[in-house]
Amino acid sequence: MNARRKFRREGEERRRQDLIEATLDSVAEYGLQGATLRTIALRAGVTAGLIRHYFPGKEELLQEAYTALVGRMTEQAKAALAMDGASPRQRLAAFVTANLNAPIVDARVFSLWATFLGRASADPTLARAHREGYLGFRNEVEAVVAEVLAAEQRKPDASQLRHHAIAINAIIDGLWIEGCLAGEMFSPGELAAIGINAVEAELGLAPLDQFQEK
Amino acid sequence: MNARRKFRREGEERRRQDLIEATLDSVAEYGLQGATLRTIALRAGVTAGLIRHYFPGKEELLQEAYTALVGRMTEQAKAALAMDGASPRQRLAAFVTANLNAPIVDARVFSLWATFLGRASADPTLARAHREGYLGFRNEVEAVVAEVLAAEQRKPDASQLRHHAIAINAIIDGLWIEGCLAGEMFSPGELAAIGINAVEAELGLAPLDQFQEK
DNA sequence: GGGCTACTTATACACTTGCACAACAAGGCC
DNA sequence: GGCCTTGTTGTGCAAGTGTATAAGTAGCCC
Repeated sequence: MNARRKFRREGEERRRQDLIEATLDSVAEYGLQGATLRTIALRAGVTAGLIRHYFPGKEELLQEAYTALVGRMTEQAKAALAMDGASPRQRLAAFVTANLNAPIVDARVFSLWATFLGRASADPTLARAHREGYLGFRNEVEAVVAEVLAAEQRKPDASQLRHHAIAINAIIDGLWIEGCLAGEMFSPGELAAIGINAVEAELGLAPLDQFQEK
Repeated sequence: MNARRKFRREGEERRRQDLIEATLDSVAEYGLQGATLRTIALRAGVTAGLIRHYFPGKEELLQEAYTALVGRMTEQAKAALAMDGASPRQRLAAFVTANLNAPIVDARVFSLWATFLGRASADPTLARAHREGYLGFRNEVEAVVAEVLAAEQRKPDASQLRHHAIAINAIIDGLWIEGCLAGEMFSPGELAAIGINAVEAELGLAPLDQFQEK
């Protein structure tokens, strides 16, 4: 009796990845409060002591988990821009659509985003991780906007470009939140349609055809 | 020695209010983790045991604190709409401006908002408090939008009105977040200007005069 | 001023937490 | 096959948690 538990040795990278994933799961489900070392370890299928073998402490584990989350989010978002052969306007629309549907619109991701961001004002490391992700995202937006306007023969100055990027970023963020928190209040594709309309209105693009008032 | 601490008896309402305020302060500064009964009590100038005299448990205290926060936020926001004598368009602009400046744009408030919202997916009570505040806010937006469009002789149907309200709500929320998280990146009034432009573009209002591209 | 009430303090307790560390065994190497 | 490294487990511990409850006292009423 009292047999020692069997275990397998995993590669370093694999274990770290599993622990980070278990951490994100735990935080999403139980919050920072409930994401204890024991909870995380249980979810990862190991015992709590092992965590200290891979991370100096709980704080570092949480920071790495957040960095991984931010990286994954912005990566997915930017991937939508990589459709070559399409017109700038089409790419912008695809970008908006991608950001306003699953898997980016997701209650679990939102829960993580909010939980970590709530600590950003007190934790410079988290704040920096967020800031970098945000600026990267906004720069992508600004680049597409420049292409779209160039295709329309318009030459906005840097300030106007920046304002457009800020506004479009806000539109996407705001709709993303609404979708995450109350997804069932919107029909499929509705958020993306609202987003595309709002973004094109912001840029002063003439509506393509249908869906105009009056 | 070992003298018992001196204390004053405060009225019930006053104590509850103080405790809720101390709770919000503690959550904003230390997060849900660090907001322990002892921390909260210390901030409120009482001892931890007293909290149980006013609240059944920590959970109820947190819920009441969040409800108070949401109530205060939406109240401030809606107050900006109560300027009679102004045109609908002016009121809408004032509404946007109020929501994109202090005291609504504030790092502490954002931290609280994010922290609590991160738990909303797991805590139905928090989720409901948020949902009610959000819908109230959006209904206000929808009402002003209806007035603005009516003044322009336009008759949008219910679906279009709803879409406008959702989009405008998103614009305000998104810019609010940007301002809270990176206020120093924007010059005073810049966010509000961006917000007004975006909102008016969404509604298809002709620009008043300056600030047009080209 | 004396007494009552209930607001407030202080102490106790069972439990959880992050972390430290010794014991152990999985899997590669010879 | 035996050994050795080190990934992994299990136990222990001090600090801190929310809650329960006894003890004390501030302030009002008479």
